[in-house]
Amino acid sequence: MECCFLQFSRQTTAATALVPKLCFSSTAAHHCVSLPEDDLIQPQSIAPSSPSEPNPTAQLLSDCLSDGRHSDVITVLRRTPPSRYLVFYWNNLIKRSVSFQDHRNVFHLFDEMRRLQWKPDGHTYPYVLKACGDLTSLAAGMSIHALALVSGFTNCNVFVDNAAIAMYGRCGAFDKARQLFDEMLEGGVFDTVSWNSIISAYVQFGDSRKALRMFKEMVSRGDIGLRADAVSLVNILPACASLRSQRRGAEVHAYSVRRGLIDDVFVGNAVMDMYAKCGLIDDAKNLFDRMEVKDVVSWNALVTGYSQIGKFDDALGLFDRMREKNIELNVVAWSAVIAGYAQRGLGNEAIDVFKQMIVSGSQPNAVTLVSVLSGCAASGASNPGKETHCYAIKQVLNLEGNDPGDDMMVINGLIDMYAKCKNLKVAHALFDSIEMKNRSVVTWTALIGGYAQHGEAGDALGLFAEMLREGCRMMPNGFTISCALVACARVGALRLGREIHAYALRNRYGDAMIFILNCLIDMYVKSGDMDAARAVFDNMSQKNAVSWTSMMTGYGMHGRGEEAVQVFEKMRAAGLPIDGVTFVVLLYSCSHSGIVDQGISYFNHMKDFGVVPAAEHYACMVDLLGRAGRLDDAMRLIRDMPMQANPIVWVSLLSSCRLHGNVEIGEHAVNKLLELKFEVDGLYTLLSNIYASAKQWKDVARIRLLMKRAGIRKRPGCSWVQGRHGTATFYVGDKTHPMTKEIYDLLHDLIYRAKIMGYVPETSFALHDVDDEEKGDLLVEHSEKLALAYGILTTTPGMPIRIMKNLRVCGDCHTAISYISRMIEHDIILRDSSRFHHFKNGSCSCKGYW
DNA sequence: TTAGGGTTAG
Repeated sequence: MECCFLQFSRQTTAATALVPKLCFSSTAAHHCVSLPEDDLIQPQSIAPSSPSEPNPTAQLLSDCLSDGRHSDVITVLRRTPPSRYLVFYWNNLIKRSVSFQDHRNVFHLFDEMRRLQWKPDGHTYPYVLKACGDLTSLAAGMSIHALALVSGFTNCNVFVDNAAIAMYGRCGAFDKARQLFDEMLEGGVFDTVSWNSIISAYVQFGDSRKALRMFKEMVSRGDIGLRADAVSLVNILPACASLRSQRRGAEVHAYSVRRGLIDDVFVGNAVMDMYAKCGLIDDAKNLFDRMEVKDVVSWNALVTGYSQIGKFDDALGLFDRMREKNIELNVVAWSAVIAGYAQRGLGNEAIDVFKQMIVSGSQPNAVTLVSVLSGCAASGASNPGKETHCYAIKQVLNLEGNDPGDDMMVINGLIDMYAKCKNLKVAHALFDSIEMKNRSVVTWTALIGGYAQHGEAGDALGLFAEMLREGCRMMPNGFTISCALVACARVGALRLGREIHAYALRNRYGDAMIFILNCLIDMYVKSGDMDAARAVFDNMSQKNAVSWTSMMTGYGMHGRGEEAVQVFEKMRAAGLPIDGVTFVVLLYSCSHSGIVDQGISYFNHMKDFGVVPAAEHYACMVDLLGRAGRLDDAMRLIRDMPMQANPIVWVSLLSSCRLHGNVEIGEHAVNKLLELKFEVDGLYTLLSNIYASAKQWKDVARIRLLMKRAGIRKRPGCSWVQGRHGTATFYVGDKTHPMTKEIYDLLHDLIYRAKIMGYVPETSFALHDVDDEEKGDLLVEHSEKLALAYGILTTTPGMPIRIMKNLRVCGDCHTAISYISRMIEHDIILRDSSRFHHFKNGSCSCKGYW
């Protein structure tokens, strides 16, 4: 199997349960527990066992410690009878393991001292609790805290209680943290660290407002000797940043100046970061310039700040200055620059910087890889993506001590990269290799989004349904809903789209709602329900340029060009940003409704909006002129293009040639496409259509032979329709449906009646060099006609029949369906690969522009 | 106690 080497056998490192048997992994250290400094004082000086005679064991242990002979310390302790004066040495070893993030050893030592009947003291518990917090193991933390309580360390030992608050905060047991804090306040035994711990818990919990209220209360309690310290400020500043509250952030800055804490490089960095995140990059830069002591974090914070507000050139300039000044370029600086490129879709540049980073000897980590992968995904760079995957397996993933969350992010980045590079097989294999419980909403969404964009939309919707079946364990978020709607839009799954619409309204998605509503407009537009699209648009409390452009696309696709132009004019009047995409949609709308002169005028005035016409705008214009039969003007425009005409331009010209039966220009376009080595699906079919329209049967045969020799097969036409019993799909001449007999009988009857009304089969579309009567029969079997007959048989009278086709609708089918629309009580809404056709009472909304 | 990262729309 192609992707065997990608099958991961992942061992989850979860902190499972109770002390003493734990399965460990380390996490980055973020804690605000302060540990008793006096633990460093030799025990003899606290309470010598016998002040006049030095304790020889203590002396031995002290010597071992100062010589760094830690294993000897353990050996001695094991042979020494428990003594409360010598617990210091156990604590020292435990403290050392905590600082090295060696949690396994922390618990091992703690268990061992207890097994040997030593009594942990008020210094032991804070360290062990900190280890539990680092592990975010609530079960372990609660056991240790319970042990501390039964051993008498409660509400009387501020160190133990502070450590327990921090531990509960880090483990997400927020209520427990708060309860303990309140008990400390009631008992009057607390200090600055207690407040810092609970505030930090609020910040970690994401409740910035409560954190700020607590901080305010803390600084107002100077009467009881309470004062905020540097740690308090560094804790609270990210909360200001996350609320984007410049005012509160500036207040904290002012407080830090008043208290003389701003010269602390940690505080300075945090203030700078706050300003950058609040969008006040100049204030951040001013502070940076004034800071007498800067460290690598200061530089990195500014590089990141510039990168994230779009001033990426400034970020790069600063990065170069770091290089010149020989400031350590650590993994954060490199990753920030790589992410900056990736976010701008500059994947190759991101990959280059990643290579430089490796050469420089700086060790990439999970964050770096996620950034590089995002760059590879953005530019569809599949080979560098695979190389990064190999690098990840060899150097980053599944290492001892890795945060499993970080590893998962890399895997999610890999899934996204493979999906965006259209390699859905590998993306899915990676997805399958992750245990269900380890898949996050991002994992699901990355794959669903991949299928929705580059794979089978049906697979995307199948996965979405599977995710919903997972129940409350796996709730889709705004991203997931958007991806599912993209998939619905692709296949015109109106019924499911409506259900997702209802689902989105039932579940509040907050800020993501504008995204979802825009996707809904697009879904309704592409499923042929313009009224529903308009209703969503009208009811939006907030609209952005995408909402307006989506409506415009809708009107354009449905042949309502005048309304599309009106939307554009309203957008313009409302001062919404008009960009290249807006113009593509506007010109497309004009083209599909035959609004030629106004379209040309808009094209000529694009520069007034600050938009430089790109190749895709020229393609729209070629389409517009070509559809209107002005093929020579289209050719002139291509000749005068300031850039090389890309394949889309030539395909537009070719389509117009088919419409107007122009063999000469059509051949020219095909030659240009072949020169560009462009493998357009249906290129030869289009050319043979042109020959067929001109009745040049020899050329038709020549092309057919050419296709046969080259092994090119015409993509089969396929139509689908949502009947009462679900979606039915039909191919040309399809006789597999259980209702085949009824479908063909009805179709023959309709064609017979249409002929009486004046319908003459347009046999050139049959593309077979057979006599006309036989061709007429072949036309009957086209997939769109079969889908229509099925639609009539299974749709309630009066209800519209919605048909989708993967290719452009055939000209004969278009005529036949127009006639049929006079005989039946349904509106017929047909979506082909190019636009919508609304058939009613014998005419079509496209007015011949298709 | 500070800096970096993954999934969505025209």
